[in-house]
Amino acid sequence: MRILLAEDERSLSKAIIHILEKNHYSADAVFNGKEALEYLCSGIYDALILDVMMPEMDGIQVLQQLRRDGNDIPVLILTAKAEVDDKVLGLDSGANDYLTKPFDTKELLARLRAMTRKSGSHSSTLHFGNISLDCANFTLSSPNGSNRLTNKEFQIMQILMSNPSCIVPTERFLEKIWGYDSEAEINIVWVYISYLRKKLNALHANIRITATRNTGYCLEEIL
Amino acid sequence: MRILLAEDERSLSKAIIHILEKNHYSADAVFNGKEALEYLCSGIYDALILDVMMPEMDGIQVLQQLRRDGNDIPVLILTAKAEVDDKVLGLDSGANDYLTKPFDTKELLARLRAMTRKSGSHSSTLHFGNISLDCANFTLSSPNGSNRLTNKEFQIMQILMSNPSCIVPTERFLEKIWGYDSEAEINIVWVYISYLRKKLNALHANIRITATRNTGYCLEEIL
DNA sequence: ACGGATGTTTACAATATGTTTACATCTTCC
DNA sequence: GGAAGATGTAAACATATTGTAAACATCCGT
Repeated sequence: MRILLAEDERSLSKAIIHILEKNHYSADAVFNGKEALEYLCSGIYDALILDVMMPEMDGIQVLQQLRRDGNDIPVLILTAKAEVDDKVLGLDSGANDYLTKPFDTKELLARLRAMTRKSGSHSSTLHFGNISLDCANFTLSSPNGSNRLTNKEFQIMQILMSNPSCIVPTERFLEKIWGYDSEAEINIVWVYISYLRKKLNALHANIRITATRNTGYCLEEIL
Repeated sequence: MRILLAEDERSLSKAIIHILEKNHYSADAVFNGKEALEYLCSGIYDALILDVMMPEMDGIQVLQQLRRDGNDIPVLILTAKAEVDDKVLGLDSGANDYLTKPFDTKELLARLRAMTRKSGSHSSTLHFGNISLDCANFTLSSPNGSNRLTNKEFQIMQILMSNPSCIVPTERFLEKIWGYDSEAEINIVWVYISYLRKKLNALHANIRITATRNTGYCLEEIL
């Protein structure tokens, strides 16, 4: 679960990041509204914690822009102001929840969990061709058997099966799975694609992963 | 199984928490209605025991708010009033059960079990493979014998047997059993899984607990 | 057809993760 | 107050997952 924190006050930001990581979230920090929007368009975040008072672009503006773009990521507004008006404005602008400083760590975590529970635990089964991917069990199955995937294998397969017959840019895998600022080489995606192909073969899948040079990978049916 | 108790009378609250923990539940106490709603939004509780007479916000108001929010957590109303009117109001507001003080410990536990067992099931015993878990006696049995589990062992096994063949995230055990503000290391889950495996072996179980790295544990049948 | 760029696959080593045991501490029950 | 049991910590051990590197294959422009 990857959280983006937009908070301009460095010391508070550092403290929150620390809390989040201690509680098993992956978290990135940005320090103004513009940066926040840039980071968010990567699409890799599961929730946004957003300070209202920020330079460049305030939190409410960020939120309004986000929702205008059709992005429905859960947003938790964070602010020193306790006034009702702000609360109303925040929620009306499309925030999912609202927390006033100073806040209790426990409450922050509880609200985060509540926000992300709906979208996060949305475990289901994806189907394509004679293959299905059980997202609760990380298991790939066909009429010929099943195979439990490792974490990275699963994440790649999930992205592919969510976008069947679409070319997914290789970069997208890196961003989504390894994170925006990870050191990982592009090579690693190739390696995992290779692992997946091997497993698909073993299951006599009638789908395959094809590469498009200089672009990305695509899951397609074999006819 | 994690219970939230909302009861403003400290000594009674302490007594009930003690009873619950002694009976292999994990429990948190809050002392007014507002706190109760805040804690509940974390979504980690399996049942709520709710006193009617409380400061800030009384039990009936809490219950009505909960149901308005679409939360269908089982609620046991607790009150000194024995009048029929209150009983009707409580049940009409969406309570699952009703208990008048002073109450019998055994009855409280029985009602809790009835509320929290899987819908449709008539007994408080979970079955999977050749193993059954008696949730009233905390006993694990197979055709080859039986074994009383300790508090933590029982709670882990209960979660696993309620979700057979599903991967339960290791974090989930921590959240549910130790609480999300606990200092406990993830390590502790590993240790108890190890204890359970030993006991399952001793019973010649045809089920086993498998680990999925980076994810969680799964109870599966050995074929 | 050649050479460089891109992709594929395998082998391997490092690491994070999980397993088990032993032990210290704390509680409970006579 | 002592014995038995429950709990959590730490350390030694085991191993799957991960990423790197290197050898091999294929594509593409010239």
